[in-house]
Amino acid sequence: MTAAPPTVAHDTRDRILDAAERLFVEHGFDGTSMRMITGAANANLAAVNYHFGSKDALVQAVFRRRLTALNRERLAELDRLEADAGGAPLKPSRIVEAFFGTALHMAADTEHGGRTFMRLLARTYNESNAFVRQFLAEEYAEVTDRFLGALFAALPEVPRAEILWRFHFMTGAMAFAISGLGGLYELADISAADDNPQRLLPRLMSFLLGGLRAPLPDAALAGARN
Amino acid sequence: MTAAPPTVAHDTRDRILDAAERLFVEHGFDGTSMRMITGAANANLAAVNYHFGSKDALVQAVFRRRLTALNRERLAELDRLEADAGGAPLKPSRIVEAFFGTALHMAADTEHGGRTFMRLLARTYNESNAFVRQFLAEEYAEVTDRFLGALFAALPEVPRAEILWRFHFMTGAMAFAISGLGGLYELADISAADDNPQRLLPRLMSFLLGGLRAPLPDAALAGARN
DNA sequence: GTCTATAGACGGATAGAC
DNA sequence: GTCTATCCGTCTATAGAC
Repeated sequence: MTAAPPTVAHDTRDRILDAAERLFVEHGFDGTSMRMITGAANANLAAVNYHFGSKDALVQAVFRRRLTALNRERLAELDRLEADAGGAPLKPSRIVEAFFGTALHMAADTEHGGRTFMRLLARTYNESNAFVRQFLAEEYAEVTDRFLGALFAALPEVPRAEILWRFHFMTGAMAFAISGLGGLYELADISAADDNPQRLLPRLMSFLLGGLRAPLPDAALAGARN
Repeated sequence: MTAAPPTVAHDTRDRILDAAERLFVEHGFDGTSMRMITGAANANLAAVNYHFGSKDALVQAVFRRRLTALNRERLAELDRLEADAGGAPLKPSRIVEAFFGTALHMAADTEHGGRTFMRLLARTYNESNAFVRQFLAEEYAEVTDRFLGALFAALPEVPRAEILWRFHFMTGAMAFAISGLGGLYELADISAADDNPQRLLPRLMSFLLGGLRAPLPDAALAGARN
């Protein structure tokens, strides 16, 4: 089901990263042994420690390889939006597209392993493994800061707590969008699946914007402080 | 951070279930050993195998203990809605409330461990551990079938594929709602958190309904077949 | 039902030859 | 850089005394 990268990397280091990425999606971090990884990568057991130092360091390397680029792209998109606007507040829909669109764009790339990685990322969002959480929080700090700030500025009349929660809800919807429909619907009588990845982005985007623009709950209006 | 049930269960079996539930949330299934569980439960290492047979069976018991009741409540709510409507199509908002409201209601219960369990469930949604997935798919089969059917009937003009995806997106938003704001926002400069659990349900509900009612993406209208 | 002790498999990591 | 061999810790599960 999970497609491996079509071209096998020549470099041992890259083969290990590819294999680890794929196996982590399927079995989680703790469920994937170094023997499984090196076996799938056609590498020696000792190669992981030689190239990365430890299993934990390998996990970090798997994330860093793609996450840094993704977040840089997100920030670049936001920079471009802000430059085009020239000081005026941005359209919320553009902000949402810049954040979630880039992620889904990477998730649509089955050729270079982007899809596998984004499934791993979606899975990891919910895991609370101590050091992975810490690591992701650091990798995301600037991005969440910038994007939340942009949303606060774009929606000055909406309480910040509401924006924060809706951003969180949107992230959850995106995570499930990337994970795909498999799993809980397997046994349900569903023939209308249609998991064409081309359609996923517009599907998700209209849902997210509908949620973001929804009327505020009464309590939020009553208790608004900022 | 994670509150233990205030009253310690007398029964060894229940103490094991409580401890396992809590530790699974924090460390995942593979990251939680039977020694950790029995240690936290003040029980002997051999007690898990005596009472449940195996670790896998314990995992299933943890889910079954609460999930069966949750899904029964969901189906009862849907039955009630359908009885009240007397054959007429239901309001989508009522269907959404019956499914997601019950879950959040259980998640708000910090007294009897409901909150801990729902966090575990939210975390597990994204995990693809083979036998847990299979088990959950079976537990959910009837519920997803009934609720999706109700939504299809309530929104006959919307392509079924769109409804299915939006239900999936809503589930993702709910999972993140239950997981809370911790994690990725820890390092962001956020003082506007406000994680009052009383406000979570209306917050999530207006977001979900906004997403469900959002205009359909163009591709869905063009390619609509049912 | 509860306990100790242990079997037997597997985990990550490393030393040292090539 | 790659490999074999191995250390040592932890895992689940179970046998058998109480």
